[in-house]
Formats: sequence, C-alpha cells, structure tokens
Amino acid sequence: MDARSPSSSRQSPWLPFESRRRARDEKREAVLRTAVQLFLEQGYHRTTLNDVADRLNITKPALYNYFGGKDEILFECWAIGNERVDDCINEIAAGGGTGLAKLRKLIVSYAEVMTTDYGKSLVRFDVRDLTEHNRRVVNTAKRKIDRAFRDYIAEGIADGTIKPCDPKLSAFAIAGSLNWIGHWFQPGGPMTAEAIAEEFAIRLTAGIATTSTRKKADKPPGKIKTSREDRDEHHARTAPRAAGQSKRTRDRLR
Amino acid sequence: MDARSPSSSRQSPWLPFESRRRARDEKREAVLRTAVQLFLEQGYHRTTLNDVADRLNITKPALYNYFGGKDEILFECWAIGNERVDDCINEIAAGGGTGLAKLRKLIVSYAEVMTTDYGKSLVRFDVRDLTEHNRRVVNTAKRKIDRAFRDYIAEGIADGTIKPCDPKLSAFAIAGSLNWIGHWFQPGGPMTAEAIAEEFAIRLTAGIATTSTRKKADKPPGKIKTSREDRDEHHARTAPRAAGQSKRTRDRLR
DNA sequence: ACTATTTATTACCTATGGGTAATATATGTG
DNA sequence: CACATATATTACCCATAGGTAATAAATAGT
Repeated sequence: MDARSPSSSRQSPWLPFESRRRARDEKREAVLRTAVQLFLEQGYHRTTLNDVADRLNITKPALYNYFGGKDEILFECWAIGNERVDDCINEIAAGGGTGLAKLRKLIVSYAEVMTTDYGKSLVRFDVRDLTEHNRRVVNTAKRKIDRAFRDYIAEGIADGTIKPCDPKLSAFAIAGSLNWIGHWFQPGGPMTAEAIAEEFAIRLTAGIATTSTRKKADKPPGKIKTSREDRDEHHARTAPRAAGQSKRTRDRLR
Repeated sequence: MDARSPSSSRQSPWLPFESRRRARDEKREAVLRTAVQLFLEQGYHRTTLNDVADRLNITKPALYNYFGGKDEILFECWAIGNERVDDCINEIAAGGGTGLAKLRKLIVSYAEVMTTDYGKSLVRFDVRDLTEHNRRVVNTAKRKIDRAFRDYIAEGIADGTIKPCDPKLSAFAIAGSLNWIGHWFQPGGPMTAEAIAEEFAIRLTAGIATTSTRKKADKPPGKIKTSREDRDEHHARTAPRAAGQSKRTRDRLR
C-alpha cells in the first residue's frame, strides 16, 4: 500500500533525499525500530548513533530532534517492551480465573513478547546503561513483573490449583526459562512464537500444577488475549511519553 | 595462614608498594579474580583497565605483562567458568546412571557453578566482545553444554525415566532457568547455593520425570561430585593456557 | 657484586564516538 | 511571498580509554 516514491527501499520514512513528510511520531518510532534491531544485532555499546542514523538515511544529529541521547533511545526501546508486558499483566489481573490459569496466561503472554525485538530488550539490555532515574523506573517495572509471577503462584497454592512450593524460587525458575527465550529465539525457526508460548505454559507448570497435566480448566470461553492483532512494530503511543527525557538537550527545543 | 607483611589488605598479591614476590600464575589469577568481579559489578564496557589495575594496587600497563588485552582477560574469565562446567559434564559422562539421574546431576552442578563469579561469566558476558577466534571457542563450548542437556533428556526418554518430549525445547527451558541464576543469585541470601541447586534439580525435572517426584533412583551410593572441595577462587591451571593469545603485543615478550 | 631478565612505572599516542554549534533546507501559515 | 517553525546537514569539540614506548626498579643467576 502507498506506492509513492520512485525509490523502493522500505523500512525508513526518510527516502534517500527526497519527499520527507509524515508525522513526527512515525519517525520517532522508526528510530526506535532501527535502534532496537541494531542494539540486538551488535549490542548497545558496539552500536553507534551513526550506525542508527545511517540505516535510516539520515545523519547523527538528526536523531537529537527526537531523543535526548543514546541512553534515552535505549530506555524507550525498553519502555515499549515493558508496556506490552504490562498490558498483559493488567488484562490478566482484570480477568478472573484460578491462580494456575492466571499463571499460564502470563506465561503465554510473556513468552510471546519475548519473541519480539522490543520484548528482547527487557532481558538483553543492561540497566546500568541508563540514567539513575530511568534505571529506577526499570527496576520498579521489573519488580512488578516478578510480583505478578509470585502472586499468581501464591494464589494457585491458596486455591489448590498449584502444589505448595516456594513462590519466589518457582517464579525465578519460570521467569528464567522465559527470559532465556529472548536470547535464543529467532523468527523463521521450526516453531512459531505461539507454539513455543503454549508449550512453555504447559511445561513450566507441569511440575507445580495439581491437575496432572494437559489442557484443563484454563482458557474459559471468553479468551483474554492470545490473539494479538498488532503483531510487531507500531504501537500508537503518541501521548504517553513524558517518562524518559534524561539530562542534556531538552530545553533548547520547544 | 601466611601472616607476613605489615600491610593487612588481602585480595591483592601486590602489597601497596613493598615486598613483591610470589609466582606469576598467582598474579595472573589475581588479575582475573579482580577483573571478573568488576565486570560483574559494573559491566565489561564500563570497567576500564585502570579500574582493574587500581584495585590491585598496580598500574594499567602492568596488566599487559599477563594478558594481551582487555578482551583476552574477558575470555580467560569465561574460560575458567567453562572449565568448571566442562569438568562436571565429563565426570557425569564417565559415571553411569539413567538419563534422568544424569540430567539431575548436571542441573545440580551447573546451578552451583552459576552461583560463582566465574560461572556467572558464562551468561553475563557478551560473546561479541571477544575476538573472532575466541568467539568460536566459546560457541563451540556452548554447543557442548547444550548437547549434554539434550542428550541426557533423550537418554531419559529412551530408558523410560523421562516422559516423551522435545529434548531441544526442554533443554532450553531448563538451561534458561539455570542461566537466570547467574543474574539474580547473590551470596548471603536466604538460600545457599547448594540448596538452590538441589531444589532446581527436583523442580526442573518434576514436569518431565516419569517417576512422580521427590528423591528416587538418583544418587547411587558412590556419589559423583556434589561435594566440591575447591570452593571458589584458585584453580591451579599453569600450563593449559595457549587458547587465547589474541592479536596485539605478544611477540615482544619472550 | 655484576649482569640478565622480569616486571613495574611514567608519559604518551590515538581512535572512537557521544554530543553540540552554526547553518541550511523544507514545510506550512497569514 | 515573506516569515516562522520544524527538521535536516556539515563541521566541529573533547573526554574516554585501550594500547604502546621508553625507562626504572626488582629479582635471579653466576
């Protein structure tokens, strides 16, 4: 759709040196999309802002129209991934179900997020590259996720769907398996993200569930999420910024 | 033992600027011990060679008497951790037992290594910081570890101690949980490394073992390792170098 | 004690890359 | 069309940190 310019290279809204329109947010997102790819490919420290700019057909200083610095770009990438996980947690919390059912939903959602670029950000990026402030934001968010796992396990133990166990340790074990997905998963492999997510939901709870195994009381007719329409990329978010905005240049604009 | 010098600061063989003797290898190891600590504390890229040297009461160029460069230090740290895991794998391979028993032994050993500094190196350091050559060495070693997990699972399925499942995916799930230990474990917590290792060995196999749960046919009287005498630090290794030796200065010496 | 070798130190060099200033080019508005 | 605004570009700056050269201080051997 939208066959406009003579140049054919997709992916960058800045066509080699011609028509440049499109909204600001769309460009912001293009920067993040490119940045997260490069950060994952080469690692944050080995990726220069010139690398990012080059791949977008612009120059380094242009990036500063959208971000205050390299670390802020890193933070925003992380923020998108976190937002996705956070949405899942909130949806699960809103819906009902047993502790085990909620835990499985969380595993499925979290596993799927882990197979996306922004999801990988959550486990492949180093918090210590962020500013003091953003680091705190990240740590708070991580605690929330950890809390969700532990709470659902505790709920499951309380309602009898999960065998008595140490919620903390079990949460670590489960989260570890899921986080690891962010390190090995590559689209195009033998299994789809959804298949892996489903499989993990069963496997990771097989040891602690009271109801022996395989599909049971989870998935009540009105399914909660699972489908996920906006596959990867794009995410709207025009207003909900305001979180990052670290140090440096930020006053001279606006 | 060995109350010699007036200065009391332990940890560094280079006492503030006085008696300097001791063998070369002991100093080499002191460098690695300090480096791995700093790399874990601050991250590889945020740690400068001056940081390492300072903590040892020496200056940066002195490090080059023992290592060819920063990345070589990183590699050696990794190598020590890998050596420990490799020893475990070889011992397990030498001993007998069912597939499940071997898998559990591997989980226990691997988990324990993951709680040490050098063990953490295996999962916290980025392979891309190494030279092409060393990167290949690391990748080969990682494949061997992955192989061990998969093979024992496959053996277990064959001998009936493990339920039919996809060895690859199960290995990823288990390894993920274990690798995650390297990210959250801190000595001094409520659980000891050994307790965590034992717990994980049970938990991570509970879902796939055929023999319902809890201790069973594992641990045949003649126990294999588990005790581990040389707790942390030190590791002898005087000869078995020769692996690293990347690019740069290496000719001018010797 | 004299010499050779090892192992430090001081003083540099230099590439890299994040960030900035000054300026140009679109874009859109009255 | 002129003017304001947003958004690029070119040309810099400069701190950092890995690495090296020249040299001094230990240590060992004879």
